[in-house]
Amino acid sequence: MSSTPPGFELPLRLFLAFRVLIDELHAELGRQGHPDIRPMHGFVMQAIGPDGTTAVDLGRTLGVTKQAAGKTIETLERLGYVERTRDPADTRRKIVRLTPYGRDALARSAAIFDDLRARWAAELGEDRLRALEADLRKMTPADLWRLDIPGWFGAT
Amino acid sequence: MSSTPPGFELPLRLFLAFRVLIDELHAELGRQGHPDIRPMHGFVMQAIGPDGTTAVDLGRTLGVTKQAAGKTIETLERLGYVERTRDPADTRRKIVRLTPYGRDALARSAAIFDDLRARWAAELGEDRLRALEADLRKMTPADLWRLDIPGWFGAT
DNA sequence: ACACGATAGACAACCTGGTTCACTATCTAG
DNA sequence: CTAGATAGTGAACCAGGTTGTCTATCGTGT
Repeated sequence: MSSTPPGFELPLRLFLAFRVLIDELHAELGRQGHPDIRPMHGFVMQAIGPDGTTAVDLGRTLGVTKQAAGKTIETLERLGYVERTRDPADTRRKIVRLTPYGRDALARSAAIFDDLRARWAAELGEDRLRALEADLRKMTPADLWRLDIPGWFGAT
Repeated sequence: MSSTPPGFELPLRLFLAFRVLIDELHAELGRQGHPDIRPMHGFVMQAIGPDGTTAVDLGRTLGVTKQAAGKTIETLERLGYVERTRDPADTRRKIVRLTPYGRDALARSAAIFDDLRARWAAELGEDRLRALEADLRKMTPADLWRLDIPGWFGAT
């Protein structure tokens, strides 16, 4: 009976939901000793991973140029989240690794995200939430990391 | 039996789903004579609405400063999507209105979004999609337009 | 009637995060 | 051992956001 919602509501709600989660994450991260971290940084650190990476590689992972990746790394380095060391096996390369502070931020982010998911589960019911996740998984690419988050909005 | 997914998957999937929809929208818009439109522009035009608005008001709606709104309007004006006219009743104000070209873009966007939603419904089932929309509605603020999309990623 | 506060718009300087182009240093294969 | 590919960096530029300042106009209270 009820008419179908206008198509434009869906993307908006998806974005709003994303935003709500990210905003709550960062509010909580701020309280837990990471006030300077920005939404992007968490994704970038997640993309760097436990073993480290290089600027070129990070750029490839995130879908941005190596220069953009380099700038972001610089910012993260200034904030103390990552450190760069020369690769002894190839002195052109600089390995970017998370510092303990960076790993702390990542661990806290994971915990907070789990907590937020639990709150959603409490609100919607675990089964509904699982259905939601399953549906989203069905409609999105498998590769979680090709977010192209940095700058995708200005994409040509 | 199956363990709960890690909390960080949810926001990522939400964002990815949003991105998928927006990317498909713009691919299709490009094919339909609007190659220069950017993701943000659609939201801004939607926010301008059929009756027009002013820079200050648009800024309020979108949650950005009037200067930022002004810049965006300028871009949209340059692209031919909006036009500005002095308000005869208050010569300080400039009314921003969609041009026929802008209205065309908006109408096409709405149609494409409806089509995309229909594709999701075909894939997931109308009832599952409705449940998804209902759940998202429950977890997001009522005000659809306070997206703060422009620049929220760089938010302090 | 008019002065004063509030409002609309515009301009400048600056920030972030992206882009392209150009360059150096180093590695690797023929 | 040279030629080409690759890693990192720097510079110039762009979009879109911010704050601060300025002018023009409106509207209200005395």
